[in-house]
Amino acid sequence: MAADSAPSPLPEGDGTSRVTARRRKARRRAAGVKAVAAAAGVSLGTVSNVLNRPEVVSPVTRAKVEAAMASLGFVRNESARQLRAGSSRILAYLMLDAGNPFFTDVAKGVEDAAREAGLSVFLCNSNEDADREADYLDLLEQQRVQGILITPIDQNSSRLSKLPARGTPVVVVDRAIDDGEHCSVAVNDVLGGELAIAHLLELGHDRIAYVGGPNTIGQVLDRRDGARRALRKAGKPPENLIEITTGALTVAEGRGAGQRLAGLPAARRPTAAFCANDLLALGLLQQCVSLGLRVPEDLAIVGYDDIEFAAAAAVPLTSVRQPRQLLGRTAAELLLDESSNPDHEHQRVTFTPELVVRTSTRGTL
Amino acid sequence: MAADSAPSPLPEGDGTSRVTARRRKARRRAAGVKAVAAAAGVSLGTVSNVLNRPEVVSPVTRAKVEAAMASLGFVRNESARQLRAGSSRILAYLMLDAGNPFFTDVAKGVEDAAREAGLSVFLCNSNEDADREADYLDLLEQQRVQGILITPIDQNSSRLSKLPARGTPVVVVDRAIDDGEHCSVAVNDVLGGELAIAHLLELGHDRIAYVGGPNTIGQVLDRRDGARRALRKAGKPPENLIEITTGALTVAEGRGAGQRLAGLPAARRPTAAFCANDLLALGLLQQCVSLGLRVPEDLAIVGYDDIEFAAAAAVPLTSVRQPRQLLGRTAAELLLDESSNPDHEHQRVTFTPELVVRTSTRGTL
DNA sequence: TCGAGTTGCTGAAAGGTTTCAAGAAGATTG
DNA sequence: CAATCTTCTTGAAACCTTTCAGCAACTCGA
Repeated sequence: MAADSAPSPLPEGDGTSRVTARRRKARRRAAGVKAVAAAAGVSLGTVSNVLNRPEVVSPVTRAKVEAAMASLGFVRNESARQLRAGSSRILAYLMLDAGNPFFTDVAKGVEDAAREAGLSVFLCNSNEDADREADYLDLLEQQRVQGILITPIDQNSSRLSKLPARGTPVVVVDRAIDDGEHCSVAVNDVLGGELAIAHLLELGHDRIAYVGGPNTIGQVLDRRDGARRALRKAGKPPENLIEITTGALTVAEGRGAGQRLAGLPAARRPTAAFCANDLLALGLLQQCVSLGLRVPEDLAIVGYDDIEFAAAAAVPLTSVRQPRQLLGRTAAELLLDESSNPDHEHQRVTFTPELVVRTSTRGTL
Repeated sequence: MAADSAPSPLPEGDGTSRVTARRRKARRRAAGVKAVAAAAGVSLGTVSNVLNRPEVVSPVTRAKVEAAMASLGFVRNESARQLRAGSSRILAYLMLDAGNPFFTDVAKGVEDAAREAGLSVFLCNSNEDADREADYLDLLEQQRVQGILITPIDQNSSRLSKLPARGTPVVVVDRAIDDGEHCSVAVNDVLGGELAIAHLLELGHDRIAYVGGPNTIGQVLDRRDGARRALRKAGKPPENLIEITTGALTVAEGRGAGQRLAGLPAARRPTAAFCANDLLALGLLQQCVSLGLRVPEDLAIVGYDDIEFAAAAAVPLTSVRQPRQLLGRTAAELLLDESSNPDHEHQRVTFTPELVVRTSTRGTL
């Protein structure tokens, strides 16, 4: 297996090369509407009309202006447009972790809906880091984007609730929230956790672990609560749930959890693990398999999200499926409504998750 | 297994719910520097100084201004700032496919480098769609971002070469380009293809398939060329390579290719497949396994990128590894240099890929 | 006490676009 | 032919910030 050391960018023995070309930049000041107007022999207002209301300009004038634009390489200055017109054509989705396919699928739904409405989407990645989240929120507010979609790290952040009052609509994605300030679109995570554990209980498991963290993330807590509730319903004390808290919802953390689990003596080791998301589950699975545990015989695993890779895993993963794209699309539609409909009322939409059973719990019957 | 039908957002029998709250928005016009100046009893210039050069303002005045800002909920208008100051604090990375972990890893490198320089990154997703790519390029140019990092669909697009001349620096990521207009950061894809095929030849394979497409994507072509070159070096005619062209570099297309491959009579079926990326490889793998082919006994598979999921696959995937984060970081650094260093010279940086051998070709020896 | 240097603040101008009331030219009607 | 409509075009004002030359007040040394 290859070494993990990073290739160097310098022209070294490993074949990496760096080729330099000499060529100076010649950045001249861009031509504006004024220059276009002069070149086309019309007024500023007419150029603006060509840009914004072409139908009111006579075809011949329009052609002259368009020719002038092309020959000068005119590029509209969006800052100036936005400053004057007061409106932005941009939506932002601030993701919790761009490396998690769950969120990129949500983003796809957002983009589809935005595109249909003629808007563009900027994606931002907080990477589960509260500072970065805060920085991006400030930036987006300063940019006066049309609205912000966010899967927050901490949905109680005061920053979040201040935004709508100051004029930037915010829709919370993948979290239910009920402060009257935002719309939210979520999946019932408590129910999801319940489904997962009920399934494991039905298969006869008794020593069950819950792998997830950090506990600042709402999804992690809700899914755990669902797990506990399932135990309670089955007449078992919820304290029976063996909790393994991770530092993030990543494959690497999942591998770490696998290390810990596999290290336990077989008699105390759980016979099943429910992970707060598929990344953790995949990492856990990979580590356990490589340490010689059989899945599901020695350890059954349930993931969460049902990302595309779950089905392609070493042992196809049982997982709790969420309507990812629909989540994003619905959120974007709510945001659009909020920013265009004066009678908008905040909504809290909750979808229902669904258990997808595969080999990692059922075996290959 | 669960049905694929999308849950409905309406309050129906499936438990999905939609809760409405009545509450009207009260969007007042935001307070500007002028209002802050009036409230603090100072001039506009002083407020601006507090914002941009706090050290030149006396502590007592600064405190007054900051208090006024806080009480009025002042949010700087970035459009106006940028219009006047002429500079943006934003970098954009226009990705080929945000759903591909390879690109989100590259994005991580970009963000790290940008953050160190005090800039923010907006991610855009062309999703292998030329129209979307064009739209985003227009938008970003109009926004006057500091610079654009892009993994293009077609690196010969005239749009791409026009941007730098008009003042927006562009760095091409994951493609080598030599038109004197951009920096580029790439990995030697021809070599990568060669490594993959050389490995398969060494294992004794003779009927080898190349799975990739569409052929407008440079990476797809280079890797294929590398594959052919390896065959030539081994004294075999490059036409021996069985080409399966896909419509995109996705898991779904990989499954489609698997369907086609598995349908062939065993005597004509390739004994090994080299896929243009790991998503294709994972899809291919999943489909072949579910159709009863054994990997690597019936079909050996080599992927490309070595994304995190490759190692966790049904059969751990042999893959060609690229320095993903370093790619992004280097690109961002080149972009920063271009936009700040008047003596900048365009560079073409090429990294060297590395074969990572796992079970999907080697078996479990 | 005077002059020079420092420190802190001011106010007008500028940046590129959109908007809008109003004007010009041409077409239509009675 | 005059009056009324239409259709296009105009030019100034406004959007909010940053910049910068200049001014006022103070400090310090001789």
